[in-house]
Amino acid sequence: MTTAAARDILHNLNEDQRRAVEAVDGPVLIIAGPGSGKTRVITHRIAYLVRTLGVNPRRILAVTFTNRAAREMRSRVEGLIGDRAGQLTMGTFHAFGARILREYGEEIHVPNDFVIYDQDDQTNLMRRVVEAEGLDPRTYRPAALLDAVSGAKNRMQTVGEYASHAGNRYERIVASCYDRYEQYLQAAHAVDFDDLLMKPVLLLRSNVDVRERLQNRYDHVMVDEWQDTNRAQYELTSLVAGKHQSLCVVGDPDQSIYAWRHADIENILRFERDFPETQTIPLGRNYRSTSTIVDAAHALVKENKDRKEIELTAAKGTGRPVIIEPTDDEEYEALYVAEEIERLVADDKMRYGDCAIMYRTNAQSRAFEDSFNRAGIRYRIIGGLRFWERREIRDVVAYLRVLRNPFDDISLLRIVNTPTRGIGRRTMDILQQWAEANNDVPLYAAMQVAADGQESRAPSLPAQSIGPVRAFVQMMSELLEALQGEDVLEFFDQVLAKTGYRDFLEEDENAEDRLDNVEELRNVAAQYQALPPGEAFAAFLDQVALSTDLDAAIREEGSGRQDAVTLITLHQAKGLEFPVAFIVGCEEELLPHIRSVESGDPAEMEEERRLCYVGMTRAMERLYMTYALRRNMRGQYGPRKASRFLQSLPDNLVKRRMPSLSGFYGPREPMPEPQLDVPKAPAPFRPGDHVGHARFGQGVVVACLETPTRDDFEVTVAFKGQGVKRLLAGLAGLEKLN
DNA sequence: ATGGTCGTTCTTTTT
DNA sequence: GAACGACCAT
Ligand SMILES: Nc1ncnc2c1ncn2[C@@H]1O[C@H](COP(=O)(O)OP(=O)(O)OP(=O)(O)O)[C@@H](O)[C@H]1O
Repeated sequence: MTTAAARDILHNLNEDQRRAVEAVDGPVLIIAGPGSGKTRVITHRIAYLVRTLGVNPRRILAVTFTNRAAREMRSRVEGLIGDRAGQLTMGTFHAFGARILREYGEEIHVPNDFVIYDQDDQTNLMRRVVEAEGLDPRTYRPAALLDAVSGAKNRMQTVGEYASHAGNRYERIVASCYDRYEQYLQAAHAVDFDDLLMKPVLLLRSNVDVRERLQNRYDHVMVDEWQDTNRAQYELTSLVAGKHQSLCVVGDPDQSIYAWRHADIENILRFERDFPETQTIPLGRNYRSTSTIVDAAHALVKENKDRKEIELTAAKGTGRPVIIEPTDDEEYEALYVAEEIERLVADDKMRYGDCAIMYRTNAQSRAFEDSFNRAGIRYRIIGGLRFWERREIRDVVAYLRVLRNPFDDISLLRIVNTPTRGIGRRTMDILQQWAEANNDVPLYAAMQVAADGQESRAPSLPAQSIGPVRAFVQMMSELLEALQGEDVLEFFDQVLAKTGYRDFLEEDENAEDRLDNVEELRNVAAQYQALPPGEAFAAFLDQVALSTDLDAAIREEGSGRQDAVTLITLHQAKGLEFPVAFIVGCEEELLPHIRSVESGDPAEMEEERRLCYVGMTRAMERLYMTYALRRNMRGQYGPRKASRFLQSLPDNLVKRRMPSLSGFYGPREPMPEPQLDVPKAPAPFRPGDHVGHARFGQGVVVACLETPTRDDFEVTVAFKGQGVKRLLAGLAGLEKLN
């Protein structure tokens, strides 16, 4: 490797960053604030290892928090080392765990045809557990039990260990649900998301052979977002990196926002304790944001009691003040943002793609979608109703899963009567009971026996059900036969046709969208055509389970990035950056979320504050924080209060617009109807314009909105000494002043 | 027994 | 605004 290349790699780094990149021999811990180049250190460290030290990229493991981050990192590294970036092992802990289980799972009795159960499958399974345990699902909510079980797994507690620590009645109940839940998973040849971490750790703990193989495969290990790892992830990391100890983890305790998912901030201290050789390297310069943004964010986060100060100074200048903008309701909030974006694009040379809208809950995106559609602004939503969460996708995937793994009762129950084919609740109950009484065989086996009807102790179904069951079993076995010979795509099409699912979708009122989605899924399947059919299916189904952002993956690989505004939750925005950021819904009981307010747990409130901090520090140049004075929450309008977090921001760094109560006490005004095809007339006034009026004198335009009929503009003007008035531009005779 | 409809309830964040 | 449970018509 040329020395020029080495200089290249180190050239774009400051002294501390360079030190972190070059310290490749022992464990390195980088604790530093936002925008200080932690991720950059990882990418450059990889490049340095490969280009300067000649390390084989296959021997490098880099773990990121999301699939999105992994894709992003890979493309960054590609920019530094070229095609060989493709040989790196790069992905989430869960994806890495799944890989280990596919390869070595049988060593700990994970069957090689296992499927991965996601959130939804897990909840369904736990529902059945609760039912079987004879518990009331109202008192013992499946989601709560699942959370407890997930917590146990993330702390590496097996059923036995959890049970022996159970101190009260509730925990003993959790223990027995955990126990049964595990049995059901095993019977279904399934693992849940947490198993993807826990089982590989159990495997590596107990099996020296596999452990050494993995340790020898990866000479260098790097982990991003270390502050949000849990115990199982910690142990997985230390087991894999245990031999060479060329390990580099980076994180920021102020950006820890996943404690609710059992992330353990102690992992930072634990690292220094367990790896005594650790070099801890701080990075103190923020290259991302203006000093105003850095200081405002710091003013917020320093309110947290449970926190150590981290040095961080901005490399950039002051920039603009943070804009705090109250709006009437969520529709006006969205309208304000749309207009502000248009203004930034028109006047400040920003592009749509430079802008991001960040919110606490996915439900908030809707108002912005509507508003952007109306204004003709292109946008893309990250997360939200995820691709694989859509009903048609889950249904098709369930068919494929059952065909691959007939033990998968949860998927079978999902599709057995979709489309309806006369196999209802009662029939499945009978089959279920029969299956339990017969050695817990899978439901599908029970159906086969019932359809066959030969065996004397076959399940006794009502006469009208036997026909449908027989037809279903017949159809499935024909498909199973087809699975042997055909390639992935042919099989995919067969499934849609034979099960009648395609016809079923065509009846749907959203047929077009749904069929489109299925078509996209088919495109994903197409990527696996090159693999041998058996393997192709496993790989395809794994990807479906693991890439929670499949749609993003499709879009980014496909047509390339559009110049579009990004809509994203605060959680998902972690690690990203945008020239212009809007944090919307900065209201009490939304940010901080009502759950954290009501719990009264200071730790939860501090996590909400960190979440807001993460959001603020995504902004490079411009930061807006908006809130609504009232908001439609599940059908009802309620008054809202500005978030306490806004009060922490020093006045010299922000520009607060005072709440102007246009129509606040009156009935809610309808928003203009969407009229997509009508070009927008240029607004005669912009917010901020100075205007004169014959009777009210001079004033400043607050807002200028097209009327619902689109034939005039309603101008809201704050007049000196006269208060705020709303006038029709066509009638009021407003005069623009300079 | 099934399948559709209506009313009730609960509502974060994600791998 | 969705998702589940109860109820009713077939
Ligand atoms: N030495 C440097 N010189 C110039 N720009 C830099 C330097 N280091 C980092 N940057 C830039 O600063 C921005 C933030 O870097 P990076 O995303 O690596 O920070 P980070 O510490 O991972 O942030 P966060 O914790 O918020 O995710 C990026 O745009 C990066 O290109």
